[in-house]
Amino acid sequence: MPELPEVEHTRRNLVRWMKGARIAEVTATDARIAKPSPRAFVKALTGRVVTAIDRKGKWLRLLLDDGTRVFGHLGMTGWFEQAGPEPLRFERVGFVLAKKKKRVAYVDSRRWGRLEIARADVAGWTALGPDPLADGIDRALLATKLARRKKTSVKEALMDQKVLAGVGNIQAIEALWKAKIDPRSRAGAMTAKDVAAIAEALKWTIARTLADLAKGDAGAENPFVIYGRKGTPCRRCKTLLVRADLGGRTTTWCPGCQALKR
DNA sequence: ATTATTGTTGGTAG
DNA sequence: TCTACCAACAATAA
Repeated sequence: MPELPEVEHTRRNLVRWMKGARIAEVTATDARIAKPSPRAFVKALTGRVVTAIDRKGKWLRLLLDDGTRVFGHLGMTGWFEQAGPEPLRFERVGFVLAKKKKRVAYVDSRRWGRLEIARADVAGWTALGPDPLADGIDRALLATKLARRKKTSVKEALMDQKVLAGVGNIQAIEALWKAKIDPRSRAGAMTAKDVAAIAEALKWTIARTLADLAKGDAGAENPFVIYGRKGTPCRRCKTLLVRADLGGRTTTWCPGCQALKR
């Protein structure tokens, strides 16, 4: 369940569960997930100490005491959780840690995520644009990147990981509502004022989602203002929210108070 | 049975 | 090199 806030939440959990710990045992059998191969993955991690856990956008990076790096992406349905001795449903990778009672399990029903070992940063990591949480949002740079997009919508542009790392479907939807901009607006039509509003809105939705995750009431109802609320009244102007496909992704917005700019 | 799903990647074309 | 578009990947939940 991962966009930037969920991945950051995951990172904070992993810091508590794994940082400084020695990996006593690794289980991995799924070649789609453990790269370059489950066997190489197990061999590289067994006996190592996790020295740092970083995040950029939706990617995680674990540093080990021998210089090995483990890059993790949760795909659409991946997450980490603590587990007892029995494998969890859809568990794909498991870590037994020395001096720790609980294992750490990577669970992923759809298997779109992956965990990959490397000796240096991989392309998926280095190609990312700035991270809104860690790096802040440079408005001039964001304006330049949006201006380059002559045809695509502002929402699709925001979801481009080279523009800003970590913004996904939900965060883009929530931010554009907050910024009062119709998601179908052309990226190239954004004014400096629009860009400033988007930057503020992204900070707002990321902080808000992160705070919800920290409360830890998983399984609670939809915590978002706009996402998944088609047909309900806009919290701001009471117009009923609408939904449509944009670049193949479900998009919800308020036709009453989000201005369309062409 | 049908529909929808919080994401990336690789191909093609321009 | 960069943008734009599309299909593919896979398995669940409503």
